[in-house]
Amino acid sequence: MSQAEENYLKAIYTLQTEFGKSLSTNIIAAKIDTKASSVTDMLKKLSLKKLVIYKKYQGAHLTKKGNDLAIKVIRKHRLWETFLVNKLDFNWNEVHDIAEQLEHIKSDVLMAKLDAFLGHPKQDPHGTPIPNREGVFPEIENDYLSNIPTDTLCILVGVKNSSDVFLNYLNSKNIALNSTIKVLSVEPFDKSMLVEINNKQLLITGEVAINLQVIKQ
Amino acid sequence: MSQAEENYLKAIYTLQTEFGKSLSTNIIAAKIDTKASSVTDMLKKLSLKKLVIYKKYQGAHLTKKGNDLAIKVIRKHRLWETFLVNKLDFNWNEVHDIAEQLEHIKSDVLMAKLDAFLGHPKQDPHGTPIPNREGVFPEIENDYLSNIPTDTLCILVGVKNSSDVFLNYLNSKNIALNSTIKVLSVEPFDKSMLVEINNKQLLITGEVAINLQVIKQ
DNA sequence: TTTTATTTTTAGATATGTCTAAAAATTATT
DNA sequence: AATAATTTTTAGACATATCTAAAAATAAAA
Ligand SMILES: [Mn+2]
Ligand SMILES: [Mn+2]
Ligand SMILES: [Mn+2]
Ligand SMILES: [Mn+2]
Repeated sequence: MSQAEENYLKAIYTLQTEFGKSLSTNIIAAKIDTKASSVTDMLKKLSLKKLVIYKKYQGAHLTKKGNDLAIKVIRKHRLWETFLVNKLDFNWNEVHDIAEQLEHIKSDVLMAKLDAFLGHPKQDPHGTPIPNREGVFPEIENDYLSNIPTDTLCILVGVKNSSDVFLNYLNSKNIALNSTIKVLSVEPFDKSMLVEINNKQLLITGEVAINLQVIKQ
Repeated sequence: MSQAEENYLKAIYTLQTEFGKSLSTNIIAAKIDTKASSVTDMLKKLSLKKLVIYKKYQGAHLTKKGNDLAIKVIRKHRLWETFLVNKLDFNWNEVHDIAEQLEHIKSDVLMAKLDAFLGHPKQDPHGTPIPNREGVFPEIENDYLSNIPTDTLCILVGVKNSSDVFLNYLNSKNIALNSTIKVLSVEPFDKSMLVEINNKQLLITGEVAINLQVIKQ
């Protein structure tokens, strides 16, 4: 498995959970930031290796084997991100690109030992679930701040959106993992919220609230 | 810098310290386990990038720039090996191949943080010196067991030879880093030694003794 | 249901890194 | 100094992964 092949499998996996079964070359190309013709070439190769089902002009989707491999790469990516934040003191918005490289290191023993070293984490630094060695994702209650009633104390355990622009917004407001959040009031008109974070009041939009994953205290 | 280029620079660096200035394509090919014709191609490319001085039929050697880059890759390799042994509980004979991959991860911040996390180690798990961020190798006293007088307690801090076959020999005799060693007697004829390691007597050849790096207690 | 627009695939090119076999240069031997 | 042996380079090929531009297929519009 080359790095390029692994990146394709990961992209197809992610797009499948978003758009369902069959993916067009254009959608994959957009995700990987390449050209549709390159995607066609790669889909032929992955098809020969029985990692995707691909028929001309009909799009592609992962086989069981391709799915398993994609999940394995995703597991590696998230374990490395966890290592970078929890052990090396990186900020949560600095780790994605490095993990994008580290996810391609080939050694099952390494990942087993890293997993143990990290204490078998169930979520990466963005709160996203980490599949176990068998490829099974842990069940994580998805409680979002937008659903929390007023005056309930809760703790930030993840973000639905882990884009750089959103993480930077959170950083600028000193909102971090494990921040304590209390909803003070909700504006019915647009679902914007007045919340208390780190003993300071802050107004956030509904769009922000639906992207903050929390657990009640 | 591609992985292939980095591996070439590292190989040329190591060979230079062993054989001096100018290296033949054959010697490099043997080190990297490739063909001389491939080496010729790569030397041309590295020469264009001003990383090596290369003249047809005259061999090659590193420029300052090439030397610095080689040392940087070596630093990464040894820091990762240290991480694998000290943090992930790998055995010292299991880490080389994984480090061979990890050394190509591109991120200066990552290496700075890993270095700090490991406590700025001066030696890798085989006792080999780790250059600092400026590429300077720490001075390490090279006392070998072969030079230690009888009845002197010392501690194993490194091996001159870190090949798999030697490390496996040491493992089989329960000789590990930080083992306490006392020379009981030396046979003048062949420099073989009777030593006490971990409260057990053991006969080792002179060849073994000159490969064990120790400090007196 | 034709025509038009869009998507997808093919054809051909480029870049990297490797190989084999033949040619050229260097080194060693008579 | 000429010949032989060895080393090194070149020529040409292959595999991977990407691109542009043209052709083919599909989807949308008239
Ligand atoms: Mn990520
Ligand atoms: Mn990647
Ligand atoms: Mn090593
Ligand atoms: Mn390497």
